[in-house]
Amino acid sequence: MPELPEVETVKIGLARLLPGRQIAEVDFDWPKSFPNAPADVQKFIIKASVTEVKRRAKVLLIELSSNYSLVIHLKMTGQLVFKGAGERFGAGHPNASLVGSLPDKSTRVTLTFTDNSRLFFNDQRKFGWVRLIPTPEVMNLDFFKKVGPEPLAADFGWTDLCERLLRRKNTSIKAALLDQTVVAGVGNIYADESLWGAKIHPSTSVKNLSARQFHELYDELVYVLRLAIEKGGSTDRNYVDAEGKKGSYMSFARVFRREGQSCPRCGSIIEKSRVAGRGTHFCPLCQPKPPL
DNA sequence: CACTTGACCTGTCCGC
DNA sequence: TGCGGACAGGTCAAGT
Repeated sequence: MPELPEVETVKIGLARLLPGRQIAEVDFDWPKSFPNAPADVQKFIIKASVTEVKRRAKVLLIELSSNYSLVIHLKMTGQLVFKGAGERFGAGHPNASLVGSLPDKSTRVTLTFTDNSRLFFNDQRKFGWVRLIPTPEVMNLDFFKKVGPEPLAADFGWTDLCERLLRRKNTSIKAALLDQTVVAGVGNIYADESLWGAKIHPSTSVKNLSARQFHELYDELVYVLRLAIEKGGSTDRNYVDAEGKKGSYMSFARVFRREGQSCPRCGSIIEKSRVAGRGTHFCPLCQPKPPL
């Protein structure tokens, strides 16, 4: 479930914790989680130091002094959790919330630094990965060549969102928002939340939206993404930040996972259906179903 | 080309 | 209580 706000929260944590640390050792137990040649790992990771941590779309970039980067996608259940030397996240620790003692059975990759601190890549469902790529070539990866602009960038306005969504004019607005080539970083949670804010039914065809609706959708999308970053992201079940802490946006969510509860705007009962192959939450009164 | 569906995985939850 | 199956959802490959 990590979407833009969750990955941004992890990035903020790692950017504070990692730069300057030198890697001593790498371990992994699932090759698909770490699809890199052993010789490259030996040459470009071991003894390299972290220089910078960045995010683009839902992808984390850990830049190394070797001029290589660790490119990390958390997909649905990935976590990146840092532990200082000797630090534990077991019961009683102030950060104990979801993460217990590490490594655990979901730990796929472990970076051990020369000061004995560690970075754990945990991934229950094994969809995520950590790839080693030469830093100058990272943005040449197919994903980065196709991915859309950052929605929170200063130069990204509502007309830009409108123009890009209209490239998918024959599909539903929900499918278009989830399309990473339209705009980067939006997933199921913030798609549903922003559509509720803009009072647009998720299955509305993009071509039937008015300029006013595009403008409201832009405002709501930016609002929920910023609020979620401020709240440390959404923890539904798995997500934690770089220190193992949960995010609190879910307690602010207005439709996501609130089916059967009342709409905070009009009191109607929130419904859940399937749009664009995803569980989709909406208010039947505030977000009226579009004509077929 | 535009768009939709299935595969990748494991843990949880629901009904029988 | 145990067990099978549906479900969770980011992305890419394959299908319509």
